[in-house]
Amino acid sequence: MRIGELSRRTGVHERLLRYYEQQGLLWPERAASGYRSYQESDVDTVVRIRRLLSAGLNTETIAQVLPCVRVKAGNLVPVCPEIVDDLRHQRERITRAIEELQESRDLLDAVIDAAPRTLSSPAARVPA
Amino acid sequence: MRIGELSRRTGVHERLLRYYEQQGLLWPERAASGYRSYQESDVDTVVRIRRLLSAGLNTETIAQVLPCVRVKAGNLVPVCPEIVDDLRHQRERITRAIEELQESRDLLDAVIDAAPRTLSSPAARVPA
DNA sequence: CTTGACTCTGACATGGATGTCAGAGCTTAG
DNA sequence: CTAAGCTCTGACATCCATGTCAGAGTCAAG
Repeated sequence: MRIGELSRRTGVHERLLRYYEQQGLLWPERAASGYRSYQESDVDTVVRIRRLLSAGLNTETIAQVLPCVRVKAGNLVPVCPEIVDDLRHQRERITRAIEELQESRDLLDAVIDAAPRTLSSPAARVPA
Repeated sequence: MRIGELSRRTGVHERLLRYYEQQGLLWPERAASGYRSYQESDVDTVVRIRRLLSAGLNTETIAQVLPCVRVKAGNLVPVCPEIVDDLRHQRERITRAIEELQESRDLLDAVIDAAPRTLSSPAARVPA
């Protein structure tokens, strides 16, 4: 597929798809015309890129990580063991942030529960 | 305490402490001189801010989340019912942030697991 | 009081991700 | 073939978190 379709299907601006390519995150084929030609699997890849970016990883890190992710989707493993420690570190960062947010949410729940229940929507709040 | 000490104790550049204040993340008292005067609890707050930032949240999101955390430091909460709906929205925001981070973490896990286990610290990663 | 350390505000700079536009070259329906 | 719509590259602009500096005021030890 061409860049327009990939953009539409992922909701990611074409500009960014080109940028990700420039950063080594995507390597679409090129038609004779010069047009980029993406695989079906790139839709997924782009979603992953966005997810990692929003978790605070930068494109350089993602570039190191992505081949591994790819591989998993496929099955063979050229792997990048030298960055695994780094990834574990990143994972911890994320975990700590999650815990932080969960604590905040619990606190918030306490406050909400302490309020007179008679008001507002009786909105079903599942006990987390 | 004044800004220098807070900076030293948190390892966060003074410039950033002022920036966080400007973004509504901190609201230190002011001495007659104009000097900022921070609470002991701000040390903790700053650590939290840094944690959330490094997980990819922006200052605006953190500003929405942080007041809930404050509540804990204070401990009592005079909740006026008209803000309860607001709190529920905050809760939803937090939940969404948590979910996104969890997805990102899952993705990292997939990558980490795909690497040969023989290397790096055998670090006990609990299955979430 | 003086001096050195600290703080204030405001401005300018940077790096990374992202937005936007211009001018030129493809593609494809009609 | 032609027009409308895509796509290409490259440049410039913006936002956000950060760094850095300058000039002026404050504090505290001697």
